[in-house]
Amino acid sequence: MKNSSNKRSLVADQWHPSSVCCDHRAALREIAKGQSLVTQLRAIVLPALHSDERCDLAAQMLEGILDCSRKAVSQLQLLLSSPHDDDDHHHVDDKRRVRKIISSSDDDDHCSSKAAEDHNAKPLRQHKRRRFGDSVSLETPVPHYDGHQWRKYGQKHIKNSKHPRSYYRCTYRQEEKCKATKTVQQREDLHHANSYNGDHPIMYTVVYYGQHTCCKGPAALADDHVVVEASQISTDSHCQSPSSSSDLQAAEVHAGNSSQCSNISVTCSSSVVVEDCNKLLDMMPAADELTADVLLFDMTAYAPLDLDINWEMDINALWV
DNA sequence: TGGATTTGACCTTT
DNA sequence: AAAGGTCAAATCCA
Repeated sequence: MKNSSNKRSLVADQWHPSSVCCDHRAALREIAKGQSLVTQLRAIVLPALHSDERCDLAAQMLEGILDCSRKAVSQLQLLLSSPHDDDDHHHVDDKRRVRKIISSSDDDDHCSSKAAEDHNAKPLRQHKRRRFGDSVSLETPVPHYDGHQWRKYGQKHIKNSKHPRSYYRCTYRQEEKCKATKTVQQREDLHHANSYNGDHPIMYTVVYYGQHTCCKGPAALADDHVVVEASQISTDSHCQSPSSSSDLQAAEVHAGNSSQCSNISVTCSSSVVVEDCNKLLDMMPAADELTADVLLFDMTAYAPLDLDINWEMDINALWV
């Protein structure tokens, strides 16, 4: 408690002399987490409801909750926006901000002037180093449980790291020009992770870059049909085995088995459409297995929704 | 057969 | 030059 209060005062000093401002940001973060939880809940509950009427009602209620929180966020952002707007991005490195402006302008052009000069060049590749300023970093045992569909496009071994880093982009990158990406890497040390009386779940560091601009987010999925991955039931004949050759996802299966949680991932890169709601319920862990820690992990497994806020944890949680 | 994943090469940044 | 991010051909799989 003492540490947290010290940290809070430090942050207040950095951002704004007013601690009230800082509290608003904390409130924004909490609301964003709440939105994530509701989105998660919706993805689980809606397919379990057979009745269309109940399903519609539940969908409306959940959407109402999300709407309320969105309005709350708007109000808080109004309070935060005035005289010190330029302080909002203080934690983003200035050089990176400049690059962001430059690179974002040619994101859609696909061709830099350098490439234009090279008439014999192969089709230009876009290789841009990521910007931490745009990122949200989370630690979770369920790295794919974030309500969006991702397609893996690369994997790299990272220096001084046992586990490779996997690169994902939004499945709807092309059709909807959604530029959201994320990286997933298994953590090596669990000493800082929460534990269940010493039984450590495998933790992953997930870093989200950019925001989803596609219309196939959690809401759309819940309204349409819910896509669910059940990593623990990968042997089920109805289910597509989650990428047998991916050590990352194999590790995820392991995580699901070892931690009594994370049995269900929604809208993962390897997914299966659940047509039988009872089956989905069978896949779910018993309620009494959901410990507080599990809830905490699942909560933080979500990227924030489309909130135009800067998460303080971006910088603090970045793990190199 | 088409979509998803793997993986080595290529490119950018530091 | 090394490290990290992305591309795209090869491969896998339902």
